[in-house]
Amino acid sequence: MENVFKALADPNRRKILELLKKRSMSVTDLLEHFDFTQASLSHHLDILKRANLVITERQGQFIFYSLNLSVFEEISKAMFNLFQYENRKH
Amino acid sequence: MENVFKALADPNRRKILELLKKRSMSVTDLLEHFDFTQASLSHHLDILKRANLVITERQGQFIFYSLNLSVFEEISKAMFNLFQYENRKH
DNA sequence: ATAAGATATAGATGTTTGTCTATATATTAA
DNA sequence: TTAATATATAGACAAACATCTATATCTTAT
Repeated sequence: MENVFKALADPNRRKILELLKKRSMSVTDLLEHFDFTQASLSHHLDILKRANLVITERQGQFIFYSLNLSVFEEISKAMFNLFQYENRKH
Repeated sequence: MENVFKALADPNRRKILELLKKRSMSVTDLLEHFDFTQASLSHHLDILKRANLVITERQGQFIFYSLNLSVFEEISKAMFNLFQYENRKH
C-alpha cells in the first residue's frame, strides 16, 4: 500500500493511469502524451508496476500496459477507507 | 489536489490523519504517537494544512488540529473518481 | 545474419523531501 | 513582568526522486 501512495504522488503517473483507464497502451502510444524522454516514461511505468497498479502484456515488439483491475478495486476500497470517519468527539 | 496527493505520500502524515479521525488533538497529544521531534511534527502538520486536509483552532496555549470534514468529502470523491473506470476496449 | 524499432537499464545530476538543532513567537501561570 | 509551556520557523543536511544521455536487450523485418 505504501508504494501505491508514492506512485500516486506524481502528476505524470496519475495522468498515465487516467490514459490507461480509457484503453491499454504501448509505451510508444503513451509517450506521445508526454514531454519527457522514453527512459523517464519507462521509469514511471516501473514505479506503477511495482505498486501493482498496472500489468503488462507483450504483443510482438510492443509491450502493452493496462490497469491492474483486480488490485485497483482493492486500492479503491483502501482509499475510501482512509477518507472514512465516524462518531468523533471534541 | 496536487498537494493532497503529496501530503498522502508520507506514512507519518497518513497516521496523523488516522489519529485525527478519532478525535481532534493538540500538537502535544499527537507528538506522543511519533518518534520524531516536535519541529518535524509541525512541519508535517503544515503540509496537511496547506493541502486543506486539516484545520486548526487555538484553545488557550494549545492548538487543536482536526480533519477538515467539508474538504475531506470532496477529496474522497476525487479519490474514488481516480479509481473509477468503465467500458474499456482492447 | 543484420538492421531497425520498442523497451529497459545504468549512471549522472539537480531538485525536493524528511529530519534535525536552534531559535522565535504566543499564551498562561506565578 | 518573568518564567514556563506550546507551537512555528529558519537553516542545515542526507536521502529520495525525476529527469537526462547513453547503452543494452528483445523482437521483427529484410
